[in-house]
Amino acid sequence: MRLSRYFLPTLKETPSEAQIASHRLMLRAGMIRQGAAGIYSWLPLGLRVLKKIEAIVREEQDRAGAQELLMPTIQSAELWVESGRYEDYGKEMLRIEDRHGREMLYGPTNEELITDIFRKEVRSYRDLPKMLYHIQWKFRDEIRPRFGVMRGREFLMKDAYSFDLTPEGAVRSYNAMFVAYLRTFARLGLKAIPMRADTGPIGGDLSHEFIILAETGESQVFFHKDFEKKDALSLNPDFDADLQPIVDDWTSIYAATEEMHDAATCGVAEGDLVTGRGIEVGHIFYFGDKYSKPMGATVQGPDGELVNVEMGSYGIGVSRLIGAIIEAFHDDNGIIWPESVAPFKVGLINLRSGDAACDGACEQLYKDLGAAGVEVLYDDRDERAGAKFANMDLIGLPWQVTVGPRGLEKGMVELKNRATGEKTEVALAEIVAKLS
RNA sequence: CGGGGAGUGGCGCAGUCUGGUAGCGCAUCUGUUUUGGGAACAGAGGGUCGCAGGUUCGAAUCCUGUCUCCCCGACCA
Repeated sequence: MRLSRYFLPTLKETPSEAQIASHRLMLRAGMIRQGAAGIYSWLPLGLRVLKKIEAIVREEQDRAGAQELLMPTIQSAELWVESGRYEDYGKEMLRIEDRHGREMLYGPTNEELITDIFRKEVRSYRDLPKMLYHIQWKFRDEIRPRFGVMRGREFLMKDAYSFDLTPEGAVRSYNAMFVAYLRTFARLGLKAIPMRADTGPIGGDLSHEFIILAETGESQVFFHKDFEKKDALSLNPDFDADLQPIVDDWTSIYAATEEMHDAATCGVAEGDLVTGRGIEVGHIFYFGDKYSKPMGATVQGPDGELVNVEMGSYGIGVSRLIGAIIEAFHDDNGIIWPESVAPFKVGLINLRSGDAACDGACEQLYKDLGAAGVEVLYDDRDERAGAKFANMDLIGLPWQVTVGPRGLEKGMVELKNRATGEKTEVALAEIVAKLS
């Protein structure tokens, strides 16, 4: 992409409403613009990151055996009356009336709808287990939206739902999602800590929150320092095998959110206990027949009896993750994207647009990198060097290739690592190979 | 929902107390000179001051109502 043609409205100054780093940087880097309180438009750069995260989430869901479908944003109130949550959910649910006076709502979650789909189609235990998910916009009318996309009212969420015949089977599904989440967050460059959590209005017996550490996090968290050594990226689980050992390995180390933590009973020595603030990026629940029972989602078991299916639900805040990643990876100059979610891998800076040698070298590099499958944002604008450097640091692409007259005389370009700040001289002829 | 703050060119803000018909920086456009960490000079365009009503010869400024946004707290898959 050529920056001269790209819709990338970056800001030198911080809009006054943005308080925390991720919100400020997302506005300044031209990723989002606010439409109303807690509601945002995603501009091209922001959307690219959102899509990258979505793709990783999708890959790991598929790998864990879940199947993607897509449910609508607008739902009928009837199902929610049936489950008993139409009244319970309160004002956080955006209620809508259509032209015929039917009660509708903008879905805050999808347990009811997926249960309805399931009960209409599945009759036999032979069809179980089933794990279905979608990645769809949700709306929750938060009392006080804040922190940009971290606590928006409209947000993109991956929500998965499992259906099993028995509690044991449900735990297997739960474990599969648990491990899939470990991998997902690790691939996003994040250290996520699973913590036993309160099940809240979803209800149920078993629940973990996945929390990444950041100073601006909304919840206080406590965990054993051994978590700092855990590495989920190296997990290569066989999802057909028993995953309980992996889950046990990760849950045997103490970690809890504020509501669940009790210093007296946690059993962690004071010197080993780490306290911090965290951002919840995922939450998984096993809740048995909480929805299948009132909604009559049954299958016929081996003995011919009708059984309410055992269910679980599993959420990842896809749009929130962008904010969380920026909270974890930024400095005074801007964002520092992990390579897996960077909107482009390389920023190509032409220090002297209009200079024949610089233009020629850049055009060739741009073409060659593109041919090598490397995503490049080429700053071909007629701007001064400082402006280009500052802008590139702000949007945080992992690699910057600087082409200027001085280096070109020697056949060299400069390669900068955004994360470390390290700059190296690389021969023009070698740069494509180095970045591919 | 309780408490607090703010709405003035695209962005950041001053002007409001002490009414007299809108200003600064950045950004934008044109030209010239520049060019390795957010250039300089010259010129130009762009707002009727959130909205509605009122007071007044005259309202960004005073009064009433209303909408929106932000912050703290409570709330929160």
